[in-house]
Amino acid sequence: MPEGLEAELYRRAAEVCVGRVVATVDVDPRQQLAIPIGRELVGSEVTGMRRIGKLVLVDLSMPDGDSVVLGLHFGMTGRLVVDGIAPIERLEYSSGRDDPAWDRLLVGFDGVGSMRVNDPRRWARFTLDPDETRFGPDLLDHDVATFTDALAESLAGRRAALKSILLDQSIVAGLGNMTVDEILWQVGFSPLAPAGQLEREPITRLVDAIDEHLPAMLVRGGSHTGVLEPAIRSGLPPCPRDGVALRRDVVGGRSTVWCPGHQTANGRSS
DNA sequence: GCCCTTGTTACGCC
DNA sequence: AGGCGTAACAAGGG
Repeated sequence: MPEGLEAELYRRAAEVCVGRVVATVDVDPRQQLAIPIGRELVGSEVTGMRRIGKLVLVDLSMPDGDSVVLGLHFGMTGRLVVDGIAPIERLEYSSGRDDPAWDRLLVGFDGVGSMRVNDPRRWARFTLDPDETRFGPDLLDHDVATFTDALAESLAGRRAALKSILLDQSIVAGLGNMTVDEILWQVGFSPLAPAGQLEREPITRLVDAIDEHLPAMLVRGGSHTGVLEPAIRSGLPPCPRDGVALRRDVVGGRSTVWCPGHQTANGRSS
């Protein structure tokens, strides 16, 4: 499903739209929180394509010179299709079909080209000038030292499960259920460990794991291209690292797969 | 026809 | 007050 990695793949695909002028905007009328995006965007020029966490931000310059930002959040099953090409063909947990009836936002450009969000379950959300300050450091785009400091500050004193904290977009923007499970498996921390228990050195190892594995998964095509997710395609096999039976628990209200053998409270085997 | 899937948010409890 | 856990919600697929 679209986590930060997928949003980055969408953003890159949508960059070809920079410089184009919006000719038509159609929004699913049943879009919840439907905002009056539409006519007033017609005539605006796309000046940038940014991303914060799971949110893709389309910078628009209006004919009168005003700027507006269109925020695209893809929910669990939203796919971006640019000029008829989907950067991610088959989304985990979603249908592989591209039914025009599922188009929730369709932007046509002057001359040629289009950008649309196709979402069977209607969980995608579109906003104008979304609050960009509510996010923590981005999962991919951050300075290592600053990120480590911010994470240490965010985790300090927290008693909630490490996984719950890492899923909080105001702490790290863009991590989702799959990427958190993968990172914790890679670095060897229990998802259930109280977050505040991590000391400085384990936090630096967590940051190292994020910086090593997420860019690699991005290159491979997204949040399902780690070790853990492919391994659990059919049931719960032994842990690919140490052969201990993987567990499935609910942590932070989310289905969580982890290895009680090598994932411990401080990342050190006992 | 029930139950699964996830990100976000609302809400009650401590 | 605010951290924390839980549940509700979107809706199609199995």
